[in-house]
Amino acid sequence: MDTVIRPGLRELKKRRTRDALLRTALELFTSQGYERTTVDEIAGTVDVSQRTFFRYFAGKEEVTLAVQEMVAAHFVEAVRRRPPEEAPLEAMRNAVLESWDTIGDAVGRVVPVELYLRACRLIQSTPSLLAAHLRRSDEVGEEVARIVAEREGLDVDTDPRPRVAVAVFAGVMRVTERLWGSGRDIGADTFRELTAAHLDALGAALTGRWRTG
Amino acid sequence: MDTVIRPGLRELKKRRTRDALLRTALELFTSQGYERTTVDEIAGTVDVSQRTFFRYFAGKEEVTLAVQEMVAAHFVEAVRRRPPEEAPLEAMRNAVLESWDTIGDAVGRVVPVELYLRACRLIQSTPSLLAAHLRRSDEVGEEVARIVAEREGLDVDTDPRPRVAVAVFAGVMRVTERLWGSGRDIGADTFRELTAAHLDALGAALTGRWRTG
DNA sequence: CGCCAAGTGTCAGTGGCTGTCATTAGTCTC
DNA sequence: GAGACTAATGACAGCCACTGACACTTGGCG
Repeated sequence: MDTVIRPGLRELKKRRTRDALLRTALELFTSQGYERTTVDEIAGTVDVSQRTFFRYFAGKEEVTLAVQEMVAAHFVEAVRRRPPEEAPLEAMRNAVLESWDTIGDAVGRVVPVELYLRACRLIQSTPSLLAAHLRRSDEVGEEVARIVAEREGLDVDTDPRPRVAVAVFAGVMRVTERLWGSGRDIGADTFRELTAAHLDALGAALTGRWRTG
Repeated sequence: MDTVIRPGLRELKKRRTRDALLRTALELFTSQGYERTTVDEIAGTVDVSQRTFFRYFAGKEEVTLAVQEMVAAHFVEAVRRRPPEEAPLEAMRNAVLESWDTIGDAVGRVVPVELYLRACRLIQSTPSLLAAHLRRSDEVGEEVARIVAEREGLDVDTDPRPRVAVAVFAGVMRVTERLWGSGRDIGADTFRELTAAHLDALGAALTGRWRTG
């Protein structure tokens, strides 16, 4: 896709248009609401026809999740790079915490980080977006399961453990998301801390009974 | 909503229309494809205006997930009824297996069980439906988390363990769904067995390393 | 410069979904 | 059992997301 040795005026313009559409969309969505923003409005703001918008993004959902897509890819790469000595859950845990450290650099090149965080919250609170996000997370989970299976030298289609381990991890991450999305603090640091805390609580949550009495 | 001592011609007709729309929709969706079926077509088959369809169901997604809704409610009730001695994961496990035994009775009153199972597969293989389904599952998870928290006398908003436990359980169920959806066997019994097997694999999947070498 | 192809705008159309309003058809009362 | 009340429906108009087709502009390149 992106030829390295070829900036070219054409490619440059394309990237500019795409970035402008993406940023404008997130800005309008987060400020005046997802449903209350039409594609015409986004395209109009960027001085582009509606048709052009759809040539860059498949629809409103995709443009909203475009940045999440970068983050997900970032995370998957981090998992891939984890040393093979680490146990699966350990590797995923380290990968997610590590990728949160450099998330700003990757995201910031396209949209302001603050706008990204607002978009995250929008997704959590908009039913159709949340649905799309969960489906995408499910796909990412499948991808990670294959990576984990390969690390461990297992066949993902016969041994349930890789998928189960990933599903458990994903479940915990989802709980974190929900809590962060409904909480008051919007910072990325808060998310990091919540992630660690919830993953630590995994053991305690699975040991049978919790009642003290 | 449903007054017990009042069948009434009106209510009767309403139920009939609703059931007809539901069944026709599933039939058309599963036979000729979800996207390739228009609301006009469904309404036309039932000899009802498009507008009436939308008075019964919010849209194509909702009508497809309507039966799942019954199943979910069934499961939630089963969890609620589990004896308090059982540990959370144990209770959820028993509830899901138990509710699968009586699912036919509940579902069969509205649509043929075989049609329901085909609908399940349709959901797994249709992106937009899968997304909606995952979101709904997430909501059910939240509900179950509150039930579990109450059982254990905990505050779901301060103690992460109920939500984490439910998320883990939901993750395992999702893996089961995926496997069942892509497998050859469409039977409900197969699903039951897969569920039990995956839940049993939970412990093994979480114990660090799996490699033999 | 001039050709080719990529990128864009315009237009027409489909389909999901909603608001409105007049009409039909159970239901309830006397 | 006739008439009043109200819930359910149909018909219509309209919005918006999204797509296909075609003509036009513009960057890339010999």
